[in-house]
Amino acid sequence: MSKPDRTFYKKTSLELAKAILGFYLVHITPHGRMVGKIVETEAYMGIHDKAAHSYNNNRTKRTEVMFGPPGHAYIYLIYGMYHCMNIVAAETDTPQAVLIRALEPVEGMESMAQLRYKKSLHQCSKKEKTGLSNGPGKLCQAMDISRSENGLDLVNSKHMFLLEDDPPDKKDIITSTRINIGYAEEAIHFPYRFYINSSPYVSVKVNTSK
DNA sequence: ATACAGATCGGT
DNA sequence: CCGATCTGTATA
Repeated sequence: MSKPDRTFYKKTSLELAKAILGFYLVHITPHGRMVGKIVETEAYMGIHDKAAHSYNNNRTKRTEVMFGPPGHAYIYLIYGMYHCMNIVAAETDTPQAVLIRALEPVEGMESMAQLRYKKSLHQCSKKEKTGLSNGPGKLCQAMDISRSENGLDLVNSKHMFLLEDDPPDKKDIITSTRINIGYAEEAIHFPYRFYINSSPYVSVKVNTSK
């Protein structure tokens, strides 16, 4: 398995969001090496997307990374207590990003359990195990990702990067609207969320009945 | 200087 | 459904 290079990230956030499904996110920390498979993403399409932090070319200290080159991490604090991790897409001055919404734990689950619940994995209920990383705030807590990693270059960093893997079966990928963007008017309805349907680690699944 | 809302989560 | 909790951002 190999690390994607810079050109891999130089695509629209919509394309990148689909392309990284099934890839691995690796973070090497003092707690050990932790790896999760990316099973859910959302695209934030930049200056015309009312759900995006960079909507209307909103360039501030917080959103600055998105205006830079692709392949860097955009990490912000939400609701005063959780972090969300994004990967910057597209080219410089095109502020698009992909939010990582859920991971399937692959390696370092013992450390993840400690960071999430302050207890060891074998004392976790089944629900707690799937709850390790099935949401954007949860996965940052489990993988020890915070604003100290903001701006980090996933192409060159030895500590945090992606590893590419075979794409999932196309039939297994569901497209839906994004979560918790009720303020975004028409953008509420944009089909910018993607997930691997067979994964039990997806945060919210679409109601397929009815 | 102040006000206010938020790309979430966990418990009722 | 509701509250936690605090920063980033806008407004004045």
